[in-house]
Amino acid sequence: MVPLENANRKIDIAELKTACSNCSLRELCMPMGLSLEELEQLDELVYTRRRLKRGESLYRAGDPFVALYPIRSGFFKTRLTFNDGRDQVTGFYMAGELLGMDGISVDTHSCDAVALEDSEICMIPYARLETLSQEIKSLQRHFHKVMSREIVRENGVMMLLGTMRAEERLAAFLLNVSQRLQVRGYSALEFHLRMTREEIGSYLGLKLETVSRLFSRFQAEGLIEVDQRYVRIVSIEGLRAIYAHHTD
Amino acid sequence: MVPLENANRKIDIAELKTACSNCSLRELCMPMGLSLEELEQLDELVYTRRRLKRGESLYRAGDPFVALYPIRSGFFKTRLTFNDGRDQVTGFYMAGELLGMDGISVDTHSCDAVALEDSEICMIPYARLETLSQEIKSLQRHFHKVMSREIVRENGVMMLLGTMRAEERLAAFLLNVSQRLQVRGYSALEFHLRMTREEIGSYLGLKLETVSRLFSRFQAEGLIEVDQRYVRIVSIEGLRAIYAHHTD
DNA sequence: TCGCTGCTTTGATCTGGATCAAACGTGCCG
DNA sequence: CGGCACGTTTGATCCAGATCAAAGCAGCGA
Repeated sequence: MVPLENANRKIDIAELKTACSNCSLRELCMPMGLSLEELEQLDELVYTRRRLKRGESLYRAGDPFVALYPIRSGFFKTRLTFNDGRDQVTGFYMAGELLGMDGISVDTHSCDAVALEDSEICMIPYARLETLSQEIKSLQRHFHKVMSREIVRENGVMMLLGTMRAEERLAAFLLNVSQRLQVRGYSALEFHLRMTREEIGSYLGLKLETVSRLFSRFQAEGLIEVDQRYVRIVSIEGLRAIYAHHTD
Repeated sequence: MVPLENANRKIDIAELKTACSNCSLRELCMPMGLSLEELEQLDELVYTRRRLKRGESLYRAGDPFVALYPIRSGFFKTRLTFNDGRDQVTGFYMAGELLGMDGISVDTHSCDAVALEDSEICMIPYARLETLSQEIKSLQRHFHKVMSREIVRENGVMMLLGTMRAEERLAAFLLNVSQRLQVRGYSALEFHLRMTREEIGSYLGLKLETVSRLFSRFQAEGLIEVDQRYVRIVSIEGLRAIYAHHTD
């Protein structure tokens, strides 16, 4: 907004890189097929960046809702905590995915978002998103799709928690992580998990011991190789068979 | 749009009743504090109505997504079906609530919406909602809130399925139904359930026998009175205690 | 190097809810 | 009215996953 001086040129170039129009994750985050003009407008969307250390919270239940947070790099979990202290992991989120949509409904966040590794997020003030998506139709539609996708994802988790057996849940989880890493250009068959057995268990509605036993069993059955948080998928068809065939 | 002839006046009056601006559910469905002009615009939103008999599907998984459906009257469940035939009820919806948001993400519905009693829904073509919410900011915001609320609701169900005991689940369910009926002007303490034990069980991740046993037990403990689908809540504090105190 | 600390693995046992089974409404249709 | 189709209740038994318990292991700071 402030006119730039030549002396700042170097810094400007650095800042350009942090704009949506130049971001390598744009295709994950933002709608495709925008005009040049719209791309420029887009860069007004992201107000600022923020780095978080592992363990830090981006927001907590009860915090006022002001912004949405696309993940620039790193890994997060969202977590719902009950009065009595029991809690549940409600999602794992990686680069390009959007955090904070739970806050829109009552202008207050209803869960915590916690970094599981050092991470960086962009901050999109919600008011700005509202304004801009009134001007750029494809942005509005994209945002609706992102919210809807979250609804569909949660539907899938409900299915998982409500009707699937423990082994099916873990297979589904591994396949899901694998697929999302692949989309991001990482290996689909070999990766480091960012979360503990307990966090996986919480997400899947299982106890950490059960998760651990399942990892061991999958390894013994030749489906995967595990070493702590390192996982290599040996037989993705095997995992799919467990996941898909549910019955028997 | 077409200028009205006097001869049609009678019909117009009848139709007026079906417009949002005159609908008794508007406060549940639509944003508050609209201007007169905006209210008129709103009436362009609802394209048509549709009646469904008990058991009929409003849409099914795989159907192309074209519209959202606020429930005018009646009661619905949404249901996710797996390849192998296993299915899970993912939600129960009553008058004023919005069906169909799962379809936005990939322009195809991902679950079935089934009427559990004779019902009537409004049809909001999604394209029209998009256009109108670009003009009426409060409509846009309202729609975002409705989607966000759905995300938060599903978060709660994940918590329920992932960490709560059977009795806590049923207590949570009864309290939820009670509260939603109350908002709609019905008794909070006495109501007919529209769904079978099996459907309740599916939603709560329990078997129908377990649900039935819990109803019997709650009755024996003086928390409720049950007769088939009729329920009277005798001790709402008792239910809250079961729901809230989780521990011990 | 040692010794915490936090995470994971593995074994033994227990139990809440599932499963199997049978009887009991209730309501609709011929 | 009888009888069939659903849904519900209740009892008996079973088992997947929880719980309890105890080692094992990796990383880190002193």
